[in-house]
Amino acid sequence: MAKTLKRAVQKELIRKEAGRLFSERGYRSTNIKDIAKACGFESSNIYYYYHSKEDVLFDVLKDATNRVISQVRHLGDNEAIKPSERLEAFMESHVSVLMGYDRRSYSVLVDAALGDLTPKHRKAIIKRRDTYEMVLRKIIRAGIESGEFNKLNEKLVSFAIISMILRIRLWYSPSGSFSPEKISQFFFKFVMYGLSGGKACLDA
Amino acid sequence: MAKTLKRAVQKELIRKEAGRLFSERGYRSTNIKDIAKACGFESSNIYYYYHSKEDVLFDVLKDATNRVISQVRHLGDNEAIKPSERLEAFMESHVSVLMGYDRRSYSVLVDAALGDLTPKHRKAIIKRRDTYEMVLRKIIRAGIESGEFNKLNEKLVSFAIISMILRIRLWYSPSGSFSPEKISQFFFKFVMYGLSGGKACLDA
Amino acid sequence: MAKTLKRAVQKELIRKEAGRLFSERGYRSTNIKDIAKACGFESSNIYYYYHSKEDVLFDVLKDATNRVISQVRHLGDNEAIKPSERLEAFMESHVSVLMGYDRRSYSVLVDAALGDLTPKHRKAIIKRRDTYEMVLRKIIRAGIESGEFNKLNEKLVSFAIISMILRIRLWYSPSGSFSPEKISQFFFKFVMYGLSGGKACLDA
Amino acid sequence: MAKTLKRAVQKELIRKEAGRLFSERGYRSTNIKDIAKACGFESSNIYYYYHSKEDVLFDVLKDATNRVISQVRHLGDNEAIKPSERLEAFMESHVSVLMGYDRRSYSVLVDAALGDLTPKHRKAIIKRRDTYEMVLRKIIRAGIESGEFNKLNEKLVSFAIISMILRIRLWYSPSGSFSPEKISQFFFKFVMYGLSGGKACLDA
DNA sequence: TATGAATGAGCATTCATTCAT
DNA sequence: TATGAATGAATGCTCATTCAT
Repeated sequence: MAKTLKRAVQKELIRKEAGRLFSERGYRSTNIKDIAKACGFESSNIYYYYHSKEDVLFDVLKDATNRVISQVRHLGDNEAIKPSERLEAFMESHVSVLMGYDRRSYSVLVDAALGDLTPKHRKAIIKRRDTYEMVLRKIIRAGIESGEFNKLNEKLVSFAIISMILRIRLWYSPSGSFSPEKISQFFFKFVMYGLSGGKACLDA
Repeated sequence: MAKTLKRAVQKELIRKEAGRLFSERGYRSTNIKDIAKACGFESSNIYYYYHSKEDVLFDVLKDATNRVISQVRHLGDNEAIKPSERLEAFMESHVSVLMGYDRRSYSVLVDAALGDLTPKHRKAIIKRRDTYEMVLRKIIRAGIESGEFNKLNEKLVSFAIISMILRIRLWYSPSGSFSPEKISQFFFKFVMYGLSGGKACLDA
Repeated sequence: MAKTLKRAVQKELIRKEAGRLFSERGYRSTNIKDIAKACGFESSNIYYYYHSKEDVLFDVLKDATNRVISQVRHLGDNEAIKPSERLEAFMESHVSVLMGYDRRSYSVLVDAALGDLTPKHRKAIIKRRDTYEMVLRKIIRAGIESGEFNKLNEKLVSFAIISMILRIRLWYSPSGSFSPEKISQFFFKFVMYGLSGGKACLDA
Repeated sequence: MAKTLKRAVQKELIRKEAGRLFSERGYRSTNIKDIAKACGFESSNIYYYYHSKEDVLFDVLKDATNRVISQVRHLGDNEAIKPSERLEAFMESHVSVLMGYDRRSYSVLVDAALGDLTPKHRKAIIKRRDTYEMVLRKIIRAGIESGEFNKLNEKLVSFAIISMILRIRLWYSPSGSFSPEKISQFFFKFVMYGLSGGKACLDA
């Protein structure tokens, strides 16, 4: 059991450092030596825990997607809460995850690294990504059905919302003038009312 | 003259093929041999036209940004047209450029490849990107001043709009059910009225 | 400890083989594969020990200059011995080093390879070369001051002596009719009395 | 005839520039493009005049050795002049040639570039070098026979004299404090009387 | 006589991966 | 569990050389 524990701890360490490096520099520009150095050991030791570099990437993405999904899953079907409030929670969760602990590893997942995965692994990650997007679509659909939202193509809308949030990491700096909460609130309102929609002017 | 022409034609060819490959596989995953093969000659011949692989990337990005900017520049200050109409034109131009000839090379520009440029080159491309974004901000500002748009942070709004359009390339397929025009119209309305803004329900 | 030892042994091996090849063919004409093959391993393994080919060259020159200097340093200021005797010892040491173990690597140092070093590295080697030449100049100066030598420009004389010895490697063959000792004795007398100086005729 | 003239002029130009570059950077570090650029035309044009880069080197060395030999040949057998005076003339000629017009191209010849020649070409250049050295040996021998010089090994002495002069190029600068004449006079006296030989003290 | 274009061999260097210890 | 050493494939780039014009 001590053995298993150590193994889990070390893999967690590798995931964390690899995730950070992958998202900072990209998968191709990060080498195994860098990851190992960040972990405090030699590169050959990585292979005691993972079969290959791609295997590390897969584990990083799998772990990140799992966390992200578990945070929002409950929002999909919770009919006790109004769709708009669920949307707000979803967006806040998404933004805070991107800015917080997993910010770096999760952001990789999105677009860039998929092409570096084995077909099998790619499939698995895309499935998770779809699961995640499906939660948002459900919320949108519920809003449309309840009349709270206009009748819009839910696929395109979901896509637009996720796109706009994902790219935040390109300019967000923790020391800047916007807090994650402010950012997610701003985007939520913008998504709700657009540039010229009714109530937006009241709250801006 | 024929000589200069050939050189220009070949560089154009390299730009085109390199741009395509860079955006399909990423800069790091594309090698010079692939580019050359796509052009129909040997890899060493690339160096007759460019100093380095990075130099090819820079030329691809420079060319793409130049085209894109020239398409929208006139929209920034044209006070004869209503801001919302200017915004619609801007978005349509942006979408069509992403879907059309330069779709692949331009999309590279945005996020991924900047880190692979020389500091000097990166600066030059970022300057162009800023020029482009500034056009959108001007339009937003004009709309706010004219009262057509709500009072929103123009920086965040511009960013959101560009983000949502850029990521279209991830799922857009020319053979799919949406034409570029439909897509840009959809996004324009979404940007104008959001999920629940007033007039959106009438047109959806 | 065994680990550190192996590394030191391998670097010594590389220095030896690289030094030999550099002086036989020149730095530019020697490639990393040749060095590695001479060492009995693959070329990529060189980079486990050195950053670059230039780094190997620098280490070769640094090591050779260090040995050479340590052999003659004590002659510079030893006032217990007559300058002419110190000169004889200096020349013998110089010749034997050129003919002996380090013959090949040291001879590189002198003129040819400096231009292939990094400015920083070049500076370091030139500094060592100057240290070496300074020993000779001190001997010459002492001889002039003691009246044993004629009043001659010590810089030019030192230079002439070193030049004449360095080029020995071009024709010297261990199987030839001259032993290193004979050669150094001959040159010493020639340096002392020239073609027609007084006592030379007695000993020739 | 005009054609032949142009050809000769162009080859002379190539020899001059190639010789300069070879001796400044070494044969391996000089590329055909550099030579062509220095000549004012494109690299492919070199091949209209020479078969290969090695062929250019050979022509440079052949031309330089021819000039040098023709300058000193008459000194070998001229019994009307005292050996010491012939030696002085030889050394002055050698120094002035190294410092003067051909300084650069000739200096290449000496040691470095031989290894880059075809065996056949190398043989031809070595033959010329030997011819040149033979002149000096004849002078030495004559001096010994006439009793003007001490009985010394003429081969080693010739070699020493040439070595000392050849390396002058490493530190000589036209703007320095020594003129070529001064240098050759200094070395001549040093060669004649050494550090402590009789008459040297009178003239130094 | 000169040039632009293209080629192919070679080279330094990187890097994921393996393996004995 | 961890490391030092070694490998082999890949890659960007250089450069002498060729050839059609």
